[in-house]
Amino acid sequence: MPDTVRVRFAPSPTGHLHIGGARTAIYNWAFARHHGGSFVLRIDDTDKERSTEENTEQILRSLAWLGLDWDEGPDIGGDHGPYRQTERSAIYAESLEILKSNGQGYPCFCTQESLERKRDAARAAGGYSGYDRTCRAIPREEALARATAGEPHVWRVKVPTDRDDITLDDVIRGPVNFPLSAMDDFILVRTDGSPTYMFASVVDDWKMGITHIIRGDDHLSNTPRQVVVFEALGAPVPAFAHMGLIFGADGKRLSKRHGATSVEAYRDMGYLPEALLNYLALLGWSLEETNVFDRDTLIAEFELSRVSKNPAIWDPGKLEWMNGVYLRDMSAEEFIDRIVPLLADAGLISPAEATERREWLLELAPLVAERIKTLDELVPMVAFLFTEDLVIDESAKEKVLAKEGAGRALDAVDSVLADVDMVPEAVETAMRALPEQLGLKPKLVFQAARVAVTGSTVSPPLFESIVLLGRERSLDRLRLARAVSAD
RNA sequence: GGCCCGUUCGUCUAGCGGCCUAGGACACCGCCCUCUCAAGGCGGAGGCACGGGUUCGAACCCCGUACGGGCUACCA
Repeated sequence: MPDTVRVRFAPSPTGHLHIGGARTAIYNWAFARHHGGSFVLRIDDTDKERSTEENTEQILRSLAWLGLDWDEGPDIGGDHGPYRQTERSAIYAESLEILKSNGQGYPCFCTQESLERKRDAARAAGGYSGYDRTCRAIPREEALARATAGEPHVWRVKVPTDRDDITLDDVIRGPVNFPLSAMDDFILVRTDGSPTYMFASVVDDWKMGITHIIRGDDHLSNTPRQVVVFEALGAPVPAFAHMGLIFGADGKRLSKRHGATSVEAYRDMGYLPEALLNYLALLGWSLEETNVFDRDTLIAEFELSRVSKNPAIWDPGKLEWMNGVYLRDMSAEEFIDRIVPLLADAGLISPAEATERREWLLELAPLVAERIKTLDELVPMVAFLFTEDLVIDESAKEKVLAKEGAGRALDAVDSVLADVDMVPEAVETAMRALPEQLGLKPKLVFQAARVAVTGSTVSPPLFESIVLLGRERSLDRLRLARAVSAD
């Protein structure tokens, strides 16, 4: 592989960064980094109606959040700019000039209405194989003269007639053959002078020196058309690599019906960028030994030959598991840095307090990191440690505090906590002696204490929780719970 | 309709003619651990879409069929 690899990711800013697009970006990025090449970001904003600047910015933010970086792009510039298609009109115009002078393009004066009529008639008759090339027959001088005179026209490409097919050697799929008989002289430039995607995209890839086009399968059928344009322009044809798409559980293209589809949405749901990146990378690419790998490994090991051709189905469950893996593997320090903003947003602790109580948070971190799969679950799980007026879950009251013996258990825990050393080991030792003394089941004693102290039957480990809460508050809670418990 | 692509456990995949009585991961089920919930450990169930070839031998190669997907726009 040459060390001059240049790849690009060219999203349309018509919405948020879709997870499918994100994966395409990741593969391009990983490929570029693996080969020491350049990763170029280009904004395909030719759909003026739906493209917005906010979307562009959001997409850039999402890519950066995922940990991707680019060597050239709309925000940082580069030697092949501009990086927004709407700013490249002059370049498309120049390219059209090439086609005019080398005769590979020709103006077509057919009206949309007449084209539609012909198409409908042909379809009704059984087979439509595209534009019938009426205007290709117009003598060149006449055609150019009419165009210059201002007669409305589009520009079409002359699909080669001296050859039967185009074979493309897809890096992922191998050789794919397309008969040229099925290809018509498609439009490159619209009546209003704007380039179609088929033209703009090829011109950009050429002018930006793109060596490998890595993208979704949905572009495979269009690739021979692009090859025709590259050749018409006299431009080198880049290598193509088409990967399978990502679908929803029903096998249909991923859409809103399948739940969250944007990178942003997953960020907001408490997913870590490294987990999303890892999971996305795994959707269509694999490493033999492991499912979990970091950025550097992805870069070091990424190969297009290991990208699969089949479509993949988006599995939120596996993503969740992956997120849990990352959460658990994180150092306590890092975990705290990630959660403090969330705790602050929830009004549980201020950043200043967090700094002050760093030691305390360090003890808390491993307890919860192991129990949550997404950052979203954090606040509900630890809220009891921060609130002044704990509300005990109703069903917990019924299931635990209403049980016979619960009250006695709480009294006993109360007296134990009154003067035990406030370290988990001591609290545990003291409390473990209780069930036997009271003649109660351990479960009842511990659950009663848990409900009293945390307000719920589910919580971080009890002894640690008590220590984190502190003696006074624990005792207060035991007494409040005692008031609503059975004997 | 035409052209193109795809098809290994429910899901992501390993496999690139003998190492496969098909391996791993998620999910699922059971057991263990256990103060709850997790995490963890152990075990289980579960798949080469179908039919023909080629070959001493096929998940791997070829051809059909079925199913899924894509393209076929003055969309991208």
